[in-house]
Amino acid sequence: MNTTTYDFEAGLAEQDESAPRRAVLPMTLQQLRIFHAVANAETMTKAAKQLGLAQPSVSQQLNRLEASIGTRLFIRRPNEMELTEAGLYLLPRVEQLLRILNEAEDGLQRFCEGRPAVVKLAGLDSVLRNLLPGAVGRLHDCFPGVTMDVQESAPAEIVELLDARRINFGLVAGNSLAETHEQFLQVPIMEDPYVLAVPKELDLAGVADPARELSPAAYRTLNRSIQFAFGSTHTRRVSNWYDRLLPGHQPIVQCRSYESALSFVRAGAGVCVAPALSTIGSAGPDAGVKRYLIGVPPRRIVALMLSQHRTMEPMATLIAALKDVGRALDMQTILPTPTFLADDAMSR
DNA sequence: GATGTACTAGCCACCGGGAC
DNA sequence: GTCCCGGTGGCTAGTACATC
Repeated sequence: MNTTTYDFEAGLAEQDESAPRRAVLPMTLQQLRIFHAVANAETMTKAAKQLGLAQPSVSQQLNRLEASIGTRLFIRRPNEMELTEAGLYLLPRVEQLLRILNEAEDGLQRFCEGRPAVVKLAGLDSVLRNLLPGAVGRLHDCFPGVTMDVQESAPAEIVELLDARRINFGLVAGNSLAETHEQFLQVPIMEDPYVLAVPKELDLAGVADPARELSPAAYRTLNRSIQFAFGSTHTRRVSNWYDRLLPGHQPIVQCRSYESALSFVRAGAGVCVAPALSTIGSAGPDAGVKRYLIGVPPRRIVALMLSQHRTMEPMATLIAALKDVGRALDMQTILPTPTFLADDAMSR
């Protein structure tokens, strides 16, 4: 059995030096996809993860591509793959090629009657949990043959999946995305208001001066904050809110998920600021907490996608259905802003 | 149509180098 | 020392093609 390793120098040597330089091996579409992924991911390991391949396969294919071209496309450095001049020349042309190919693949789907299409999407857990179930029924009414491939992912991972064309769109918080992701279209789905989640025993209705009107125990609970360690603009925004509105507060827990933060609130350990969608459990609004509307600007939920998918079915129907579900979502259990926070909410 | 051969894609195990 | 990275060797599975 032969092996598949390719000797780059030997590959170059196969070329007749006296003849005009030409490729000795065919350049394949898969190799160009791998080149594109490595150029964007900056390491072979990240690119391999995005492509769903093993890193050695990526290494081999890249070597073959370079051998077929007759020059290096990357300068290999520890934890960094830097494009050479040839790589810089090739990258925009490969991007154009892959864009045309993706458009052709998408366009051809309409001719595949009788064959079930698959809508692939990734999104934040709270968004998928609350919006998707209601939208899927409508999608299936319009397109009975369509199935869905859904995965829960963090925003950075969703962008990587979109970059690698492994999902059709992602459901994320638009205001958490970096400006570098502007190559994707953001279709607004809904606005998710921030709420102050407090233990159900803590009644803030009509409270104008918590220090005077709440019992000492309730006041202590209000001033114990459960915060998030996302390191994002959200973290800073919420931290500023605590400092401004509850200057005597003390952070007692740093959490990595809204679910764990709410479990602390439910147990009476303190309060937390979170998007309303994240406070709705699988069985509906959490019975163990009260939710008060606050003045933090809402989380903007968007469908992140390639522009050519915007009007393409069945994505267009699914996005319209998601918007309808977002509009109809029951936010009635969110209580009005407490009096002592009202001035801040109005000034936003 | 069945079989054998050559080739390709991709995996696992492992190695060496660099960063922390 | 540990972890992460890119690279290599050996292997399996799948496919294309030629031959019988």
